[in-house]
Amino acid sequence: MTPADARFAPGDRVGVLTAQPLDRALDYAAPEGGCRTGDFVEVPLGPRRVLGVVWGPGEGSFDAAKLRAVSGVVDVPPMRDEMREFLSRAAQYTLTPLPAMLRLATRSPGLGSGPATRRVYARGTGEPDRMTNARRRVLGVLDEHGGLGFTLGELAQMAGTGTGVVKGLVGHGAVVEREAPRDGPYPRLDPDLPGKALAGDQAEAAEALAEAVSGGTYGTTLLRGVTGSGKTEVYLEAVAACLRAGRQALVLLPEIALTAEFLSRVEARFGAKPAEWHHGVTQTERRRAWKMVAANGAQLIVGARSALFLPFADLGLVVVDEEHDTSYKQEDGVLYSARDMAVLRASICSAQVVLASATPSLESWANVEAGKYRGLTLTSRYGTAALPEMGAIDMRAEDVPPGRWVSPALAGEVRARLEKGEQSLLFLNRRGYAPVTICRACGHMIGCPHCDARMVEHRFLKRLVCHQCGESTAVPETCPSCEVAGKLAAVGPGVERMAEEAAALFPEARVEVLSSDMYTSARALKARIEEIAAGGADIVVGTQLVAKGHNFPHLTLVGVIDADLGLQGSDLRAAERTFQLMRQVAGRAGRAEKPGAALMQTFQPEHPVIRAILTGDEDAFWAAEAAQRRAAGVPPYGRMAGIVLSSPDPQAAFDLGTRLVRAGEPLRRIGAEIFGPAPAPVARIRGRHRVRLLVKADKAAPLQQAISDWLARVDVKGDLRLTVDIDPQSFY
DNA sequence: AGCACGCCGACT
DNA sequence: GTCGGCGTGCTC
Repeated sequence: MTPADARFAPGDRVGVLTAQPLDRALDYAAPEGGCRTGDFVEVPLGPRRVLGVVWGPGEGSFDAAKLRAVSGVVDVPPMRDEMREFLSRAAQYTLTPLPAMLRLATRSPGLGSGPATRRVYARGTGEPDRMTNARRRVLGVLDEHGGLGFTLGELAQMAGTGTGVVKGLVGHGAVVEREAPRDGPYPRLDPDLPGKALAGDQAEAAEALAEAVSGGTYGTTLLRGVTGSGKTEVYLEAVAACLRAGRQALVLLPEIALTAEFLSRVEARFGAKPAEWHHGVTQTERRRAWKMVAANGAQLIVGARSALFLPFADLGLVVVDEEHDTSYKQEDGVLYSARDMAVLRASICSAQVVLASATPSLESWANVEAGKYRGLTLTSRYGTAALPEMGAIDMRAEDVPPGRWVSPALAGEVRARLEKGEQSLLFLNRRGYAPVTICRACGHMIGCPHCDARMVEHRFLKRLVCHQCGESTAVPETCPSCEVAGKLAAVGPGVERMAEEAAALFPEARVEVLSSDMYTSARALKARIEEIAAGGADIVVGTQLVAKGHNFPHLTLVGVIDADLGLQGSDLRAAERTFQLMRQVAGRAGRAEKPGAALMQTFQPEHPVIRAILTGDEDAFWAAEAAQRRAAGVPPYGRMAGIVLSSPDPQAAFDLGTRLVRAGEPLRRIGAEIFGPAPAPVARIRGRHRVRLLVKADKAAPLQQAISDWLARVDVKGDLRLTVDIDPQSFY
């Protein structure tokens, strides 16, 4: 890294990194007044002006006569050394060009531009000549919480009146106009308010985390605890310790729908709401969050994975909640795992990481075993609530008519809950009505025209939808292949069809479907979940959406329609995923005073994964899974990378794969193996054919270096596209 | 990403 | 002859 604070005099050659899709920094002449490393600057690039960051001294080879000057330094706090180091190392790790990485750190709306102040209205000393109801409400709002003032719109809305009333009061001096900084600090959080009483292992874990955070050094802790064990309360104590130390904390959640509940818990614990950062937040609020994080005006951020790239002034703690969640690894312009990046970020700025989960990933479990992470386990559930009783329903012994999926055994249990006025959940991880539409005349299955995927019928939307690319068509009357009418049939179950079956089985029950595509906004979904949790349905039919941490206090039965679903295919992580998902879903039952039960319908009750879920012997499951992976030399005991080649022309993609294999010498030199080329897991998306290579190497091998040497030998041009995925999550 | 440069088909 | 298709390559 370039030394901190390097100053450049006007005209000096500096290297400026932009977020443009180049692969390196470009040289510029320092502007009038000079600049220093880390400054946000505007630079001319071709005909445009773009945002960049002074990365260090210029590299030097570019003709000095052609050098252009930095247009100006942007008025925001300079990027800190630790952020530059984080971006560099993250780029190296994920084999991403640095400019693409920088883009993640400059995603604030209107960075540097726009007015720095706004007009606010606060209580003045004067009194209006005549008091009206509307005026009284305006002054009431200001007297109650108007110390800093509100914008005109805010104030009028809060008082339930028009803006004219406010303007009128300004005329009388009862309200005054002021210019206030546009982006004010967030309300202070008070770590010393009394928290929820913690008992036994909760108190011990909270103590251990608080102590680690107060130490001010790097460390990672895996916090394991079943649903309802008080994980959130425990890590909020780590947040409290961080706030007491005067440092900032970041809590990552895998799902925006979970933030609302979390915000209220923070408010209950610390007396105010934290700052939010995710794509559901307005531009204005995001700009404020970005600036306040940099200016230390935000103590706690709750957000999505992209919050890792916020310009924290002094980050002391990162919590990754539901750390096993696969949505933490996703394409976001850059392919990175938020869990791994959180650990990297924290190690650079001497912060603590807490990975929280009821069902940790095998990676994290193995890191605890290897002594790299500390492990803390919460064993007891809050209050009297016990873990649900787990059971399997052997579908080979059940008499289920064709086109039906609820076994008599499960139906009996649901009926018993209905009679007691308790809720049941039927869990099926399949959106829509039916996964396959087949023609009974010719056997044709309706597929997506652009992807290698079946069109899924959504009766609710009255359409066939491709879950890969979103393509949708009206449900046809006649078969697109043989043109025979009225022979198309829905095959297999989706949640909508399950709801239909439940309604037929229990005509007196209120049946509700919870699936992401039934709601247009996270807010609407959240509202519906709350109604249901309050008792607004007798039977809930849901996809994995319901597995993610929502509270259903009246729920006492979870019926898993197809526990075998995730075990099909030969994905390395199939067993791990099924185990996690089943455990998470089972955790929905019996959270309040009533004991719960979880029943899984399966055709293979003797399968090791199903048995491990039933017995609840997690450590035995992880140990067995670990032994298998170690023997195979796969993650987390070996390293892997996926290379996906795509093109509209399948042959071109395949040929590039062959060329790459032939040029694989740099990989073989480090003892790595190359598998493929083979059709990628989804062989065609949006009209592009995809071919994949898999690279497998020893844990200690310098994989990234070898891959970049390797890829440098082959040129990829035209319609071909190549993406690298370090530590891929799924591979067949 | 933009934008310019450059080499092959149907127009005045 | 020229307008314009978008493949290729550059931006300090």
